[in-house]
Amino acid sequence: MSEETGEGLSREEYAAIAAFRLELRRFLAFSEAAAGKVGLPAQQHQALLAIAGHDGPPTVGFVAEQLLIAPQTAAELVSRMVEAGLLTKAAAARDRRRVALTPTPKAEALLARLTAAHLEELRTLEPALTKALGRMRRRGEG
Amino acid sequence: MSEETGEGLSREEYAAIAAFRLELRRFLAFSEAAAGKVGLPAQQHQALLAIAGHDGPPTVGFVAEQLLIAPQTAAELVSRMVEAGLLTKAAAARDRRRVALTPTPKAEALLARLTAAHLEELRTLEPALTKALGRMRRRGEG
DNA sequence: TTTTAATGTATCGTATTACGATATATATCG
DNA sequence: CGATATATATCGTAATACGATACATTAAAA
Repeated sequence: MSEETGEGLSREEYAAIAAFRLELRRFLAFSEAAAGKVGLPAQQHQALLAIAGHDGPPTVGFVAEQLLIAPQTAAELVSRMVEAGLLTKAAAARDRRRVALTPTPKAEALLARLTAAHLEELRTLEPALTKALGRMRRRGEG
Repeated sequence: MSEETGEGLSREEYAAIAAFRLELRRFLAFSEAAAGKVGLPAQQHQALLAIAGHDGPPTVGFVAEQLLIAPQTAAELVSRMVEAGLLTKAAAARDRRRVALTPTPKAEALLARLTAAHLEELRTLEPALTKALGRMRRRGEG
């Protein structure tokens, strides 16, 4: 019975949040492992997913926005992906500072496989995630 | 059945999954920024949360399990946290290989503040997360 | 008990990668 | 046109996760 410094959060509350974060980690760990199995670092998988979900070839800056990383970091990521034969770059006609990104057939095949696996795994994990989320929902003034 | 031909997924499906992952990233980015504001790396925040949610002082191995990291990594993380004045270590009486971890008052105060901020942010993000999750579940059941 | 194997934690070297600072090309504004 | 903003790229650095390994302790085998 530790009397806290006025904040008053119970062990159960921490446990509920910790459980939610663990579920998130499990999903992310699954995703990283699945990507690794087909030879992709997690960030490259996420970049492919963002690009494939975009309408038309997006830019390096778009990847940075979607992945919440700095522009230089996105440039480096894209560079690695081109080297790995996953993307092709083309200077955009309208604004030649921009670089339009297109996935290679190899990348599209990998992404399709990965996505199928993810949808299946999400069907498994979704109940636990939703449950953990809901458990936290009504916490407020302890 | 899992019959796949590598091209059966639509742009909209990728976009739905990408949107879900972006929501996850937003939450994780918020969490990392919030921790950073009180001087904590994200992993140290997660470790504190897991420890505070546990019934009684847990071990280094427990931290590894909850954070899905290797035992050496947890040992290093805990070592940094002790150095930062966030945890104290004590050899467990029953099994002296084990190290029992106890948060310092300073750590408890930081965690209470962080948790309050997280609960509030989660109340904001939870609808988008749930919505994105549900959208994918429908797509997963083709 | 003595020997051997398993477990929990710790240390070291290495690899990955994100970022700040900076550079370059292109675009836009006054 | 010149000044400035934007998009991408490069380089050096820092953080940290892991494999390999070591050590202490406990458990199992003999």
